[in-house]
Amino acid sequence: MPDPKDAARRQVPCERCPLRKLEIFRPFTPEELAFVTEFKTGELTAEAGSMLFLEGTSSAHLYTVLSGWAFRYKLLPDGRRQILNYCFPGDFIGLQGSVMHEMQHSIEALSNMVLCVFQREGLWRLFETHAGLSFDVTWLSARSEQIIDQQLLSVGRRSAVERCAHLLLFLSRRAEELNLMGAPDKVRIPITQQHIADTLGLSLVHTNRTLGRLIRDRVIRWKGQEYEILNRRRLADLAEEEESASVVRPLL
Amino acid sequence: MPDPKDAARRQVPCERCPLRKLEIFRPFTPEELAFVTEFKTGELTAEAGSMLFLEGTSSAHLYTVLSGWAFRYKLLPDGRRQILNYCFPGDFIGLQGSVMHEMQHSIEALSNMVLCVFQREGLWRLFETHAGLSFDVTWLSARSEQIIDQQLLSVGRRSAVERCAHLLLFLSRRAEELNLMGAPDKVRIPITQQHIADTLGLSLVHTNRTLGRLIRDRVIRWKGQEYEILNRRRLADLAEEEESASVVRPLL
DNA sequence: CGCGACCTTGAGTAGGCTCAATGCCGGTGG
DNA sequence: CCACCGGCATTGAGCCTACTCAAGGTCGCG
Repeated sequence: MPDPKDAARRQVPCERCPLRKLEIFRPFTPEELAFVTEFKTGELTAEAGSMLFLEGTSSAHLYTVLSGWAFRYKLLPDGRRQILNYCFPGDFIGLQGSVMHEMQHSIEALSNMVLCVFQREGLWRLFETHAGLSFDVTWLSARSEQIIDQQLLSVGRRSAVERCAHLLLFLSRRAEELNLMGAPDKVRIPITQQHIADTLGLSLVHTNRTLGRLIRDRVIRWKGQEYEILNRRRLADLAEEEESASVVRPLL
Repeated sequence: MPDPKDAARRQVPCERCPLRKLEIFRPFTPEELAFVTEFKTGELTAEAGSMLFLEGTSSAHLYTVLSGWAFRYKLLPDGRRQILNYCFPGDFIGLQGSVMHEMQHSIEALSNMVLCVFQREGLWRLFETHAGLSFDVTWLSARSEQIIDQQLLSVGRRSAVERCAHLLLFLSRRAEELNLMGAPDKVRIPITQQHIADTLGLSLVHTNRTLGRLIRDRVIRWKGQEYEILNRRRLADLAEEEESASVVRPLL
């Protein structure tokens, strides 16, 4: 007979996690799955706009995004904001806080979210007992660094159009991997042009004009918090980049 | 009687590694030290200007910098370059290549260097047998991500002067931790203004003018490949940042 | 002495910024 | 039902930061 307390604590059992069915995530052994299930201590629902982590604080938790979106950012003392990355379902967040003393960045929910909760101390047991999963954690960390490397290249060396094109492609690729596309090439992500501006190191006005040009040229369409890629080829040309293939990854 | 072959293969035994004496590195247990000694399979000397890693290739090796400097960068198809980070003694490099299929960035030596060589496969045994060291590897990866986060903030949201100030402080702080300062506040690193420009996402000319202003205002001095901080306080103000303390870290 | 690597400076331009106003739309309260 | 408001997108105007092109200058080295 299922304990209702337990049901409240763990609505989605790991073995039946809907994310795990996606091709993009590597299969886990039953043993690994059992450990992760044990490692997970509950779920957290967060409202759009709420803070998951705050720069300068330290958190007792680690999360895996089950559903919804968030973004990771840093602020300058005078309020200028730089968005570092976006968090999609399957992303493992908060590692920095568990490994260092304090978070050096904040994370804010873009939409309502559900997250799997892990205890910071549990991470140590993971390392002691599961070499494979430890390697996965390292893998995820390296992967996330790779993504910021790309961002830095973009912000440092690409023009405004190139940056926009690159970001739109990047987001659509990530959404695609997770089957989050509304229709083919239609990406629904609750971000505003202000988010794009703060991601690309541009002003809001200039971002708007740059996107405006892409819209007039029928490369993309933009409505509200959703955009659609009309001419992916052209967008890729503008981005000055070679498409990189999706990589199968672990899911904790 | 020492085997000369062995001596050639391993000039600096890990127990007597000069870096390990520095306060900045956490003490290792004799057991850990033994493993690392075993893990290390040789040394590599590299000439200034030579490539340690090349984007798009995969390497069988991992390195720890013993002496000298390098920088990690990415190129756009048309040749624009973005420097992502600098590698100092004690830095563990090449993890991305070992963990992913291919390197997504290149690394070039700034000076003559000596590096400890580890085998890529050895990393797996490290994870299987040494939870503490595995955690260290993850720690280093998270740390390195933190540093790029800062860079991205800088390049995306700071003005040219702020960026210069921030970078100069960052480099001097790192040099200081490692006792690499020539004299107090005198930093000797073999980088050109072109490197600084490519790090900060600025043009060479504008970098030169911005540094020129700092020099005229007697905030720094610049000669050849060496600069000196004359007014650290002012530089910190310009950088719009709170000084962050050095953190003790592992050394593999 | 000449060459290459790097730093410096001038002049003109442009990409991106700020300030400011307007438009649009959905939600809310009278 | 309508007026109002807040959040977001859009547009215009003028400015300035940072870029490009182009010449020199300096220094160390063969």
